[in-house]
Amino acid sequence: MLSKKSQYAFKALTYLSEKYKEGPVLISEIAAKKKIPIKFLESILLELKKADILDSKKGKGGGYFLKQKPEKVKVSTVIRLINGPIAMLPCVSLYFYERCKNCNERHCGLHDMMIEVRDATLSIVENRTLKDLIV
Amino acid sequence: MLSKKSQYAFKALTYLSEKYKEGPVLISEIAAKKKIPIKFLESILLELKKADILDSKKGKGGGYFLKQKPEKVKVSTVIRLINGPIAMLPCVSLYFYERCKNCNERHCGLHDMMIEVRDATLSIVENRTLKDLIV
DNA sequence: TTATTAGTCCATAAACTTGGTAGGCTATCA
DNA sequence: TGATAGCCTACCAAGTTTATGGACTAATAA
Repeated sequence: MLSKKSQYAFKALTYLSEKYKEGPVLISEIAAKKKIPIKFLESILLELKKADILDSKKGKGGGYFLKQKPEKVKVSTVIRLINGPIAMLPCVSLYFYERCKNCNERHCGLHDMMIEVRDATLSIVENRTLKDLIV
Repeated sequence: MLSKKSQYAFKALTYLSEKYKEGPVLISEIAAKKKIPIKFLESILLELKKADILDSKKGKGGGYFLKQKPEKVKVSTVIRLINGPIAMLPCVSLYFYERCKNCNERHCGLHDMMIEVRDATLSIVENRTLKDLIV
């Protein structure tokens, strides 16, 4: 399951995608429109900024905005950043790989199945962007 | 990600699947062979028993064993029982559904995408059983 | 019937994660 | 220079995860 934080991130990013090229948007505006606790949202947006997905401007007329076009930001990138691994097991994760303890990957039915699940999921989230989240 | 508990459950179930029809297997044997903390394993097996996946026998010659044939136990059943929802969002979960707050499901790109992910995952885990985990 | 075996149940707890709050600091702009 | 708005650090309450310990109960064999 995606954490609430991830859901907030997607709501905020969707909102900012809709307002792409309308200039900076206030944290408080996003928080109010999307019903997200403002201080929590603040830390999420900062994290997205540090990951080069968002950029911000301080002072009057400031706020947050997408650093790239919505169609350039993959859903998988956001999930990995805010939520963590997409795979169901560390031993089949591409970006968060960890070796199985006491379990031979070459002879593990669970391992093989989870690779299938991972690839099925990736085939979707790697090919969708923030633009696809706007309806 | 699957919890450690889920991974332990699958390891134990795979072991019991391999020993299906060999009679009851000791908790301590499973714990030793699969390197699972014995008391933690104990509670997992009990949970699987209460869900009618396993059965047990007390006293000498006792232990745990599969209540049904390995090919009758779906992977999805075990995940839902030990790990929880398979879907990435409550609003697209079949067994753990919860309505989205402040978000219209009929006009939500994330919702639509997560249904795709859910179905892609289900197409695998609903069609695999414990038998498929044996290699 | 009694000793042994092995699962059951209950209580506790450390470690970690999640979701969130408070408040001062710093950059920007008019 | 003063108001605005993001940045940063610290903190925390609650819940979940991953266990551990010990008493209890059922089954079996001698």
